[in-house]
Amino acid sequence: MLTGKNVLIVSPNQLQAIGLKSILYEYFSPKEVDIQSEFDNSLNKHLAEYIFLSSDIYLAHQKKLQAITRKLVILTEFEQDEESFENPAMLNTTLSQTELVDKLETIFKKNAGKSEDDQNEKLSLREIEVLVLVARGFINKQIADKLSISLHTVMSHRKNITRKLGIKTVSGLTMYALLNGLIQPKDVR
Amino acid sequence: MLTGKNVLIVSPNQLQAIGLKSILYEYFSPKEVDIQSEFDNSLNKHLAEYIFLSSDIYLAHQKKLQAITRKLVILTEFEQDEESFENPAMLNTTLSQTELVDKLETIFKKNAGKSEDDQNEKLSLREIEVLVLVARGFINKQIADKLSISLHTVMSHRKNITRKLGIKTVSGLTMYALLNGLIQPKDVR
DNA sequence: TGTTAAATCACTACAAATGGGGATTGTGGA
DNA sequence: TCCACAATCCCCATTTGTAGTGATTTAACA
Repeated sequence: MLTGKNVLIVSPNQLQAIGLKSILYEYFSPKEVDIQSEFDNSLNKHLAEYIFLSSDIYLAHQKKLQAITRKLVILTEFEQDEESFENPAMLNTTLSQTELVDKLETIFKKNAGKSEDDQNEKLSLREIEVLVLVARGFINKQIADKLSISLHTVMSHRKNITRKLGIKTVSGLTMYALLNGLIQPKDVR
Repeated sequence: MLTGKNVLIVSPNQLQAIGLKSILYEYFSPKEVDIQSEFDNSLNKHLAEYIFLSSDIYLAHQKKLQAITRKLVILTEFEQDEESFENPAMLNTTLSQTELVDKLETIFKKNAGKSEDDQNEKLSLREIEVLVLVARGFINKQIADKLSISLHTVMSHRKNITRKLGIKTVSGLTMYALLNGLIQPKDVR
C-alpha cells in the first residue's frame, strides 16, 4: 500500500514512533520510515509522502505545516468523528493493533482513491505549493520570491494548474484549495 | 475586556474548565461563561463570541470548526511558537496564573483590534453586489455588463470595497464572501 | 435647505496576469 | 537505454487590475 513511498514520523514519544514504524513495515511495505523527535524546518525538504505527527507538534506548528503538501496523519488519543477524517487524517493511538491497521488502510485508500478520482491529471507537488500560495492571495512575484524561483516558472506552474484543473479564476482556485483542505480561511490574505 | 460578551468553554477536563472560568470572571468581567464537556452541534447556536476548546476536541472536530466565525482559543499543554499565535489562538495550560492572564489579555486585545477594523464602514448594497460577483470569479468587464454599468463604476466600487474591508486580494474577498454567507462554493467559476 | 452618502462615470500611469510560443535539465520508470 | 515528466527558465503581445485624483447626479435626512 505504501510501496516505494517514504514516511516520516515526528513525535517526541519514541515508543509510539517505534511502534508505528514497526506496524507500517509489517503491513504496508513502505520504502523507508524515518523518525524525528522534534519538529524542525528540514521537514520541508524531507521526501516523505506521508508525515505522521503527534497532536502537540501539529498544534504548535500548524502555521508552518499548512504549506506542506504531503499527506499528514495526526496521532491523537482522542476519539474523533468520522467526518473529520481526511486531511489531516487522524489516528487514535489508543486503538488495538488490528484497529490501527484497519484505520491506516482506510487512510491510505482514501488518499490513493482521491488522487485518481478528482483529477484526470494530477498536480505535481510543486504545482500544489504554487496553488496554495495563489489561493492564499499572493501574487506571482511574491510566490516566486517565497519559493526562490523565477517569475517565469511560477507562471509556467500556474498555466499547468489552470489547464489540469480547468479552473481559470483566482476565486475558483481559492475555493478548490479550500474544499480540498489545502488551505483554511485564516490562511488567506 | 470581555464586558457584555459570552464565552463558551468546551473541555472534557472539568477542573481545567472551572479554573479558566474563574480566571475569566476575576480578570475579564465577561457576561456569562458556559462550560460543555463534549463537543456537539449546538455549538453553532451558542451566542458565545469566544470559544475555548481543549486541543483534542479541536483536533477531532477541526473540519466543522472551520466554518465557525467565532474566536477560538485552543487549550494545549505544549509550548507553541509565537508565529502560530493567532486564529486559532493557543493558550498553554501549564503556565502560571499571572502568565495565563497576560496571555489572555494579548489574545483579547488582538481580536478587539481586529473586530473594530472590520466594523468600521459597512458596504453599500451595490458594493455587496459587486463583491459577490468578484468572489464568484467574474472579471470587472463581465461585472460591468451584468450590472449594466460602466467599467469605471465597477472599479470605483472595488476600490471602495477593498478600502472598507481592508482586503486587497481576490482570494481574500472570496473567503470573506464565503464566510459571510454571500456566496456558496458552487457559485464560483 | 444644506449636508451627506451612494452611485455613476472619467483620465492617467503603472503593475500584474494571461495565453501563446518555446528551451533546458534531471530523475525515474518501462 | 529511451521516454515521459517535473521543474526550471525565457520572450512576446495583449488583457486586466490597481492607485490616485477627480466630477456629476440623486436621494435621504436632520
